[in-house]
Amino acid sequence: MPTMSAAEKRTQAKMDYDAFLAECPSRQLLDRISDKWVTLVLAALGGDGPHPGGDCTGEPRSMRYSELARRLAGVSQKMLTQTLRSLERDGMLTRTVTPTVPVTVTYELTDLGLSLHGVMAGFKAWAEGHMDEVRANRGAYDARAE
Amino acid sequence: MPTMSAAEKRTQAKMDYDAFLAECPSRQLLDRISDKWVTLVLAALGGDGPHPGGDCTGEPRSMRYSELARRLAGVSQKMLTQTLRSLERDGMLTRTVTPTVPVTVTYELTDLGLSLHGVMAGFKAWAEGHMDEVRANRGAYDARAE
DNA sequence: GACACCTACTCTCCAATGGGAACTAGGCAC
DNA sequence: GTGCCTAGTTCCCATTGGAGAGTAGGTGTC
Repeated sequence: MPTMSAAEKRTQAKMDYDAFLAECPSRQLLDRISDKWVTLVLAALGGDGPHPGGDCTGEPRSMRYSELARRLAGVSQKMLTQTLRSLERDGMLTRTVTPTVPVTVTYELTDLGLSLHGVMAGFKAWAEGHMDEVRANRGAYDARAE
Repeated sequence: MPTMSAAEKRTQAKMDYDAFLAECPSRQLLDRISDKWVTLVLAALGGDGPHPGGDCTGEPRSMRYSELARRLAGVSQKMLTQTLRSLERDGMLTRTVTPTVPVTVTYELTDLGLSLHGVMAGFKAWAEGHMDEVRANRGAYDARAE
């Protein structure tokens, strides 16, 4: 069969991949954390400041929709809502509506969300420890390519 | 000034955010790992199998372009090349061209890439330990909303 | 020499994703 | 009535990513 070449092998591989994506836990987690806003919401509710030494306590706490929008500066309302809904669905956070005068909605990490946030602290630490090195590598690479 | 309302406050916030994005190490790392293919390339070269108990040794090793394409089944050639280039630029991996008959290109993690891969092991472990819980939460949420 | 095939890309087109801004609901204030 | 508040939702458009074909440089076959 002369036509089962690279292209077809790739198509076959993709089908295997899709089937396996549906059941592999690390791939499912990947889909969750490979989203910039998910990570930032987790960080905000987990008490991480915008940067080390920022104006944060380091304590996880509940936040209102508008407070999150301010903290995750640059997020669109659409993506913030979408992200919060998906995290609520996964049981990472709780959404509480309080019928005050303008209605108030607060979000808070659950134990599950908190435990994921704990894992993310490792990344944060790595970033702070190695970002200078990465920046130097980028500079060197760009100078070489010029 | 009656016009400095929510919309303008958001615009202002976005500018602050952009300025701060440019220098904050954890946000720069976020941009790097918040990419599905980056994570998968790191995992593949780091020796993680497609899933726990898979056909992998667990030892980091170098791989050829075509081998990576097979392992990260479902990746497009465009994204694989793009991802490898960006990781090379950041000094996470090395690209080696060997002028064999059809030319051979191998990729291998550097110490830096290896250390990031080590941090990612924490995520993998978390995923494996909590994915059932997440799946149960999703089921419950969907049943409620129905 | 003409044609096929190899790897590791590169290019072109198209569908899906994410962002911006305007609009909505429900209620109080003036 | 008009305006403003929060927490969204809707619509439109620019950017991103995927599919698939094309390329470079070389070997093998007839």
